Amino acid sequence: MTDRAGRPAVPGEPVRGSQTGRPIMATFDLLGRRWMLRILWELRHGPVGFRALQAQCDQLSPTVLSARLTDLRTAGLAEQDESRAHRLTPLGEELLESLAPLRIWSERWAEATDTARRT
Amino acid sequence: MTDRAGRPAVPGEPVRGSQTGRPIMATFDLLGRRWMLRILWELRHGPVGFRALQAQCDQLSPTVLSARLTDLRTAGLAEQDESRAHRLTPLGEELLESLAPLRIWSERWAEATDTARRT
DNA sequence: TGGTGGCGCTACGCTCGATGTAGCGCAAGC
DNA sequence: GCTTGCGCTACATCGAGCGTAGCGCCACCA
Repeated sequence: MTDRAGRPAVPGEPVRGSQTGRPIMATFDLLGRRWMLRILWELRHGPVGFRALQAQCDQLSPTVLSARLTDLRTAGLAEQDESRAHRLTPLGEELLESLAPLRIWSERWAEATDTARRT
Repeated sequence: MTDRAGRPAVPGEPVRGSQTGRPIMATFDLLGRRWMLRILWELRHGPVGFRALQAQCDQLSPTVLSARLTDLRTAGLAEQDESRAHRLTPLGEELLESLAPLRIWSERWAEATDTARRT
C-alpha cells in the first residue's frame, strides 16, 4: 500500500478536522480530498477499469487514484466487480445523486461569472 | 500572500484537472480543496470574524483559512463587510443550499456504516 | 498617553500528501 | 514464449497544508 496512515473517514468516529464525529464532518473530510469529487463523478456511468478511470480524470497519477479508490472502498461507497472494475455501491450512488444540485449550481455560477466579466 | 500561484478556479477557464473549463469541473476543483466545504458550511450563519471562523473549524491554521477565503472571494462566493467579517455572497448562499442534500445523505451514511459495523 | 488586549492576517520553516515516471505481476492473444 | 495491455505499486520529487510566532491596527482604560 502507498500507506495512508489511517484516516478512514467514516462517520461516528473522530475525523480530521472534527472530534465530534458528526456525519457531515466526516463527509466533508472525505469529499475534501483532492480528486475525490471528480472520481465519484466519473464513476457515475457504472463499472470502469483503473486505467480508463485514470484517463477520464485527466491522467491523474495512479498513486492518488489508487489511494482514493481505497478511501471510497473503506467508506463503503465503491467496490470492485469480478473483473476488478470499479463501481459505486448503492450508498455511493446515493451520494452521487445528492451531488446533483451541484451541477445545476455550477451552471448558474458560470453564468454569473461570465456576466460579471463582461461588465 | 501565501501565494497560490494561479489556479483561480473560476468556470469558463481551464482548471486543475480539466482543460475543458466545464463548470462542474471548476466546482470540483474548488470544493476539493482541503477545508473548503467545512468553511463554506461554517459561514452559513452569516458574517463571522477571522478568528471566530478559525475556532469553528477546529483551529485550522490561519494560513490555510486565509488562502481559502481568498479562493472564495476570487470565485465570487464570499466577501467581507465593513468590519472585515466574512460572509457568503448570494451566489455562495446558493452553493450552500445545493449542498444541503449532503447533510441528509451523511445521516444515511452514518446509519448504514453503523449497522454494518454491528453485524 | 502610554499600556494592554484582542483581532485580522502574514511570515516562515517543516511535514506530509500529491505528482510523475518506471516497472512488476498477471492474463489474453498470437 | 513473446508481445500487448491492464491493474496497481515503488520511489523520488515537489508543492500544498500545518503550526507557531508575531506585526499592524484599533478600542478601551488608566
